[in-house]
Amino acid sequence: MYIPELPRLLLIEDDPVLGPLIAELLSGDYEVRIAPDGQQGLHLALTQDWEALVVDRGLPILDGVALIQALRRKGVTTPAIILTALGSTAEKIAGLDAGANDYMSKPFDAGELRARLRAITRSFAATPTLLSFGEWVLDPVSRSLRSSYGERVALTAKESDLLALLAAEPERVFSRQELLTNLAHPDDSHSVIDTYVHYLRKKLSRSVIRTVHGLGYQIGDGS
Amino acid sequence: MYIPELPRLLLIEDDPVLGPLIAELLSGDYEVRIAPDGQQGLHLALTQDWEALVVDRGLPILDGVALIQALRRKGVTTPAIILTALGSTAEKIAGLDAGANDYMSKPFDAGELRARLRAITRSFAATPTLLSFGEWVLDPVSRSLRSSYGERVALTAKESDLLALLAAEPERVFSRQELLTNLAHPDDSHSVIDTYVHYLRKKLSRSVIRTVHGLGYQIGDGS
DNA sequence: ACGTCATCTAAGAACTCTCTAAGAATTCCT
DNA sequence: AGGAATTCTTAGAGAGTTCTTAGATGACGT
Repeated sequence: MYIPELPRLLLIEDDPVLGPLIAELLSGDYEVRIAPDGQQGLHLALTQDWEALVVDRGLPILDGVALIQALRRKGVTTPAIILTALGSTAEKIAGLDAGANDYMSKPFDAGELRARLRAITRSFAATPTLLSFGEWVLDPVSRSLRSSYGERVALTAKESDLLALLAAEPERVFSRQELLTNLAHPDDSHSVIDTYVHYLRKKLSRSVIRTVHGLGYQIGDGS
Repeated sequence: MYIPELPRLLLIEDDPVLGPLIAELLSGDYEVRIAPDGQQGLHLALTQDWEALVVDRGLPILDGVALIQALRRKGVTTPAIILTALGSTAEKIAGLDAGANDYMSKPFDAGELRARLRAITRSFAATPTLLSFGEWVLDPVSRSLRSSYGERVALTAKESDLLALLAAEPERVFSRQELLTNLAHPDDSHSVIDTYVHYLRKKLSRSVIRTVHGLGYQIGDGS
């Protein structure tokens, strides 16, 4: 059985009812640890690695806003959301400017909290869309292509675009017309595609792109 | 006369009353440009560099959520807030999962919008004082550049700024427009960048800055 | 095996983008 | 204000890319 490794989330919440309730709501997405006061929360946030923090505003010993301020001053950039019963705008602004990434008022919707958590954890790991096939990895944005042996090959814009199209759906056979339409002016001669396939095979290897006679081309996963 | 360089913000909003109103609210913090529909907004967001985007949900031609989705698919990570009259939780979740960093319902508080913009644009990345690449080390503050052989090269302000931009993210390809926007007035001719790249190559070495044909320039880490 | 059609390859024309140099405009400093 | 350094513009030369063409090579059906 496959056990997914859930990312770890630190919930700093003193309410003995609300704490476990929120933890339960998030248990599908995260492995949640509850800290019952600000001091313990700060210590855990400093000493361990967390995907995100959910911090109650009104905490005993150490206030939620002060906690986040302390974290940020120490250079800890873990994404954090402040939860609060106090919904005034001034409170929100203070929380955000203390270094929180988001601020939600109770009562809150579980789905929205989860979506906002996804949003703040996503932006810090801007994932470039990489396409891999065989031994190669293509970054269509920078048009850079690298093999698993560290070899780097420079591609032109058209070469990269064509390869990206094919690599987006391995095993699928693309007709020349389909590739042309997606690539450039759909009225160009069909043999333009042939030429670029030739260029790519020359730069990578003969077997990267497979010809399907009478139909078009495909990226062969070997099969 | 001292002219404060305000960061540039793109507001995509079709309402002829609300648009200028929001722009006015933010004019103390940002130099705001308004795009009246999704298509123009998408084009501006793709071709120029912005500190943040504020996008209305209901836009003519191209919907705000679809716009952000399109941007993210192309690898553009500019922080974005969606504004909407529709406040339902499902809408919020859809917007956040499309790639928006935050989501606010109208009517909204100007102070909160500004605080949320500060939150999503705040960069926690501790900027290292020294930037190194290849055999060179640049101190952007003092504009001094030294090679590992002890050689020292004097740079002008613009040369240093350009080099610092490129060196801050090695391997990343910067478009001329992006560099221009970060460097000076974004409306200058693109070939200014060419000229400074030329100066730098002359002072350092031909291979320090790599040209990516059709895209822009990059500092090559070699491999 | 043979003809036919599809695909591959090479070479070059046309085009676009980039480089470079020189000078004009601006800013900075004394 | 004057001179020097810096910044910006322009334009032709140069390099890289894209597309076309045509003959060579390979695949398929009878």
